[in-house]
Amino acid sequence: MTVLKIKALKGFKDILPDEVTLWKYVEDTARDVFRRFNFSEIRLPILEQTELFARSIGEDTDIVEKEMYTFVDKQVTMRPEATASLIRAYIEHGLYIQKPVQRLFTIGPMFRHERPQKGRLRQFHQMDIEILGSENPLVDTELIAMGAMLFTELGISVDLELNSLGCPKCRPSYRARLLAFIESRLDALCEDCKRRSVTNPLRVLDCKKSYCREQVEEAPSILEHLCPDCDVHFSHVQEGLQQLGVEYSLNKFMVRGLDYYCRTTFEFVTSDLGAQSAVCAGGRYDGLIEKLGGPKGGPGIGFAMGLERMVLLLQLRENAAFTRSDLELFVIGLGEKGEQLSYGLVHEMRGQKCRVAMDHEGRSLKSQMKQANKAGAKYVLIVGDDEIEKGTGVLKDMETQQQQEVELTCSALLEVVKKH
RNA sequence: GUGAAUGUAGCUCAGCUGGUUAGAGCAUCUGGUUGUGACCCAGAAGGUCGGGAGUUCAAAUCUCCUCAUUCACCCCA
Repeated sequence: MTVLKIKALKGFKDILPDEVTLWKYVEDTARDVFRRFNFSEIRLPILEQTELFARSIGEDTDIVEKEMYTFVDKQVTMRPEATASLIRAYIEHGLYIQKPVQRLFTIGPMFRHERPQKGRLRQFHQMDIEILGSENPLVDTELIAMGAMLFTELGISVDLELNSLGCPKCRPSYRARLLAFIESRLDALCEDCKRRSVTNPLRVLDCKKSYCREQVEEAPSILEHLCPDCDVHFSHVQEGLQQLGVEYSLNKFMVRGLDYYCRTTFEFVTSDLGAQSAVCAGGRYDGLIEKLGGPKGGPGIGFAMGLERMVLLLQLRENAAFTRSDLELFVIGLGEKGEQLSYGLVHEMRGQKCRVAMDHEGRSLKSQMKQANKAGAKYVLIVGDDEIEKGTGVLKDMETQQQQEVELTCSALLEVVKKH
């Protein structure tokens, strides 16, 4: 009888043990960097009220319109991003009262029902970093510089692009100006851009078609139409980056897919990931906190990094610097007695923080030596009838090939094995 | 939602214009005289050629349908 094979869902992937070492490397490095910048980790639920995302991300965005995993009958949704949940928790627990400026990060899976492709899955993972409660441009700079530092420490080379989106004071008039420009060139633009000119004119700036880009090259730049406050803020951000020695380039075409962004926006981009260029993207979202029921005018800034994309970039480099934690000892018990004695010994040593393995399939000595070698064991202990008789086992150093007799007790073995 | 490409062993792939029991490398397992890994050698195991119809004396190979995967568009981390 053939049993129907059950496969993982489209866009959902298993991360196999070999790859997990890479993921852990990224996560551990990130946690270390974040801690140095005095960020605290927060863990959030994956399921939230649908309303939360509708209000924060925006009803008219693609994400909310057609990409969310929603349990319609229960009015709950699997989070498509983390910022909304994080702010919800910040408000719900009054974190802004305990400490006016909160620095938080979270790591975990997000869900969007999109067509999968390179660097894009339906369940994907992000690290989300936010500073809530400060509108000081130094905070923007510090956050961006931290991102840059993380990439440097991971050995991933990316470019930083920077822009400002203005605020509710200056954006509307810029938007009108841009719209007028687009309408004057409408005939030269692609179908998508014609549609975008109605739904979201800023997106036209982002089009990848070369003939659209040519047209857009002459479009008015938001950077030249910022209100005085935004203008000053943005210059401070740039000065800060220069002071900290963070290289960046201005990209006046950079826009955001989520409604809540304003002022500073940035992306760390790469050309090594096919169509997916953004490895990390974020920006300021003053006003979002208030919109979700938090303190009036509560400012915030944050960014999200795509873990899959970072792992992909790391794999591209192919330097096998990520060795897994090897075994310290592999115990080979020969014969019934040998196996029995080994079994207890192994357990005892594990209790003493020793990484030990043994085979339970009764295989030949040679076969077990092979196993030990493959597992990367530093030492192998052989326990057969002769050894039990004498009370000492043969301990072999797999690297030097030297063998010595060691008393068959946990403490005697630990003394040699843990010497390194 | 749209378009294109690809589905042969656990993995990476051969298999030309249809023709006997479908191959290789890696990985796995067992051996290569007493109880010793990596290298080497020998052998074993592993596949309803994604699935279903059709054409044919004959289909992994040709046609159609279907499913899946991948890449790209859209959008985004």
